[in-house]
Amino acid sequence: MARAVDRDAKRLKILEASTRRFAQSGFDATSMDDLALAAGVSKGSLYDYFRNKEDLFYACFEWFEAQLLAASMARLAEQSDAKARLIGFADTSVQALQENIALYPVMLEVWAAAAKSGTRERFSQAMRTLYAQFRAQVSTLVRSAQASGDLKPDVDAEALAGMMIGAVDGLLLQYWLDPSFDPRAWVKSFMNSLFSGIGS
Amino acid sequence: MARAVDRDAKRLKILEASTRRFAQSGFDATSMDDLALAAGVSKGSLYDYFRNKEDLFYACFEWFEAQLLAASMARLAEQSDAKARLIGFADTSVQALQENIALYPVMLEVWAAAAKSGTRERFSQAMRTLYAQFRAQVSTLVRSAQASGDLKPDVDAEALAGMMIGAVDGLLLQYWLDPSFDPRAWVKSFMNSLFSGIGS
Amino acid sequence: MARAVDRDAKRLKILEASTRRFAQSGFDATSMDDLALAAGVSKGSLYDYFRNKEDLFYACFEWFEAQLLAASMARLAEQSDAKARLIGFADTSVQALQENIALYPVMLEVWAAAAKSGTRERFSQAMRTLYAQFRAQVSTLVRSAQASGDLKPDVDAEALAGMMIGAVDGLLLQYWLDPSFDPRAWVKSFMNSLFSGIGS
Amino acid sequence: MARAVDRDAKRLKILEASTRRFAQSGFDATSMDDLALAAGVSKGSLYDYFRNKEDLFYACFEWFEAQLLAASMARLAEQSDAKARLIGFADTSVQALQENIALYPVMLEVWAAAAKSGTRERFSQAMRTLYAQFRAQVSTLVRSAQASGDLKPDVDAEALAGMMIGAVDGLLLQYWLDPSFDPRAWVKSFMNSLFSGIGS
DNA sequence: CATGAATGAGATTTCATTCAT
DNA sequence: AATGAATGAAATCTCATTCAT
Repeated sequence: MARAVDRDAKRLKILEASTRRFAQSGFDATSMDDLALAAGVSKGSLYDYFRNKEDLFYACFEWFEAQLLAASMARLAEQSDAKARLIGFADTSVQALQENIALYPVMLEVWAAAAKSGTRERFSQAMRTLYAQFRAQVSTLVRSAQASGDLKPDVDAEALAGMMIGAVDGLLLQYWLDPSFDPRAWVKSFMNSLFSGIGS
Repeated sequence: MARAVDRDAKRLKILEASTRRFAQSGFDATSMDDLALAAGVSKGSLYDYFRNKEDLFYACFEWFEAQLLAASMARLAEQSDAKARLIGFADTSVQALQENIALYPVMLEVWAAAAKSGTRERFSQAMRTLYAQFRAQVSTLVRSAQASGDLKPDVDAEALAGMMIGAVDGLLLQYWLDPSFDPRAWVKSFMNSLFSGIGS
Repeated sequence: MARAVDRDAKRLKILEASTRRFAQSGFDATSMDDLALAAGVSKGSLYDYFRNKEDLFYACFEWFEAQLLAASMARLAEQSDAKARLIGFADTSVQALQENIALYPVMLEVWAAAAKSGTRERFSQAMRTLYAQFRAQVSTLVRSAQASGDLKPDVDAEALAGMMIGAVDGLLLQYWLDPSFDPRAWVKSFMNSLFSGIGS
Repeated sequence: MARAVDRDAKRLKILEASTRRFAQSGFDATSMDDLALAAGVSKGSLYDYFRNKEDLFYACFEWFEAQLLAASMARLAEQSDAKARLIGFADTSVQALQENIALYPVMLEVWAAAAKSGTRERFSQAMRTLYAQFRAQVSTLVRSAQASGDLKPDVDAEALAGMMIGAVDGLLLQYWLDPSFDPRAWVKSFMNSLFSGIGS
């Protein structure tokens, strides 16, 4: 037997360190040397666990995304009434990202990667799928709330889902740029407005 | 005089071509050679008009942003009632970007640049200012509508402005990823919901 | 005892697989990983049987050469007249290599290794010895044929031996490059011409 | 206008230096740094003149080959009687290579490259063409000599051409390995034997 | 003014070899 | 005796920037 290693543990160590470094300096400005140093492994090991730099970055994204997703989705299933579940979803999404705000730039890098010619397909596909999943979850919730009479029947569920998710996304960007305001308060206030209407 | 006009025209030619190339391949994957070729000028000329690659990119962003801004803000000042002006703002913003969707990736690159350690200060500052301007415009509009009784007085104007702008931003990202849906329809539907409330 | 047999068998397994891989991709483009995989042993085992990559390659060459040599020399010793033995030597040399044409590139790699600064001494020495042996064998045969009156006495035995061996060598290279022609037919035709003269 | 350079002169400077280095250390053991240093240009310039290392090596081969070819072919056309022309061809080929023996290893490297998986197609094609050209020249000469009655009519012209070329090739390899003998003397002696026959 | 040849630091990636298990 | 994880030196190639012409 060769050196016995917990491959999963080592992989995770690389992933955590790399995500941190990618978030700090971006994909291109972070070298494999940086990553190896930050993870406390040799450059060669990086290639033992990930085929190349892009794959490593993609894995960082997947890892980070999985954590956020789990948190965001949790509340959707947990509460009973539709209003609470929708508000809970928005609030938890914001909260989850707020707690990991230092890693948020990874998402910005992923968006950029989805635009870059070399990496377009892979990353835009991943994002497309991610948003589609979110919209499906939220719009399903909206429709069932309409069925049970909790939400107005003439509301376009797809549009509402897309806009709600977009609002949370856009809010986080603003918060990341300027952490002086309280995004969860904004979400709560906004969701209440949305339910009762802002028109007098 | 004629010289100055020539310089401006050449600068604009560089700017347009560069914005297109940056949008196609991203900042790092676009070389100065690419840009010179695309603009039909020599590499040396690029440095005649812009101090370095980052400056050129920043100028592209400023140029693109100015175009969008002009379109987006236009309706805010239009003479009409608060509801129409708010909806008009959202709609025009979406429309402006939709018409220039090929250049949208430049915004994604700017967000990424705002996160990268080397370029953070400059780009995050620019974005921060941009969003603050938008929020100020919208929240002012909201408050005056509240004063005139068109909007409920207990709505948090800052939160509403931030969330509305975020929603438009987030929607565009989704649309860029998947151009199969109609973002302006979503915006209209959503804004109506927001005014009248979605709760039954 | 059994152990020793095992070791020899394993060594041979490594040698066969490595020769095949070296022939396919060349010395530099074949990694120790490739070789271990192809031989069905671990990378560590390779170093158990051979000091390093160069030693392993040299052993492959020796092994391959020994096989060819045995076949080529066989006929030289056969009981028959000088003409038949010379033709037989040329024919068998060609035949032996033709049967192992897939491994022929190993010889090309050896020639290249004999030129490279790092490996020059060892490989050029080996080739020098090999050709000297061949020439000695053939020229001895020529001289004895001259003594017995089968060959003209004024022929330079060394030159004839060198050229004959060179001709076979050069022919094989051409055949390897373009397997569409019949090298044994060429050899036979040529040897006959050589004996009876091509001048009218 | 940018720096005015004689591109052809610089290209040739790179070619000469590179051929020398490739001959000394082989393709793989010669780094682009080595080549730049030897040619007295920067590494970047190498890529200005040649797309990559393989292209540079191929160009070295072409350049070296062109020189040899010119010398070898010259005599084929120059002499009047067939015997003199055939002998002259063989002699000049040997002489040309003997004068450039320090660069001869480049040919060995090319043969190896023709076997290596990555570069096989390109280099084996080049060699195949080269040998086919040589054979065509020589066999044409042989056939015309047969027509004019200078050579026996029953000699297989193709086989004779292939073997003669092979003999020169193989001789040079032996000479390169062991420069203690006189290859031109061997060629002359051998060609005479070939014309008059070695059988008594 | 404009050009584009030249530079060389620095990027990603490979791989022979070692050695803990 | 056998394994294969780990290492890090060294390779090829790119590209922002400069500056002679």
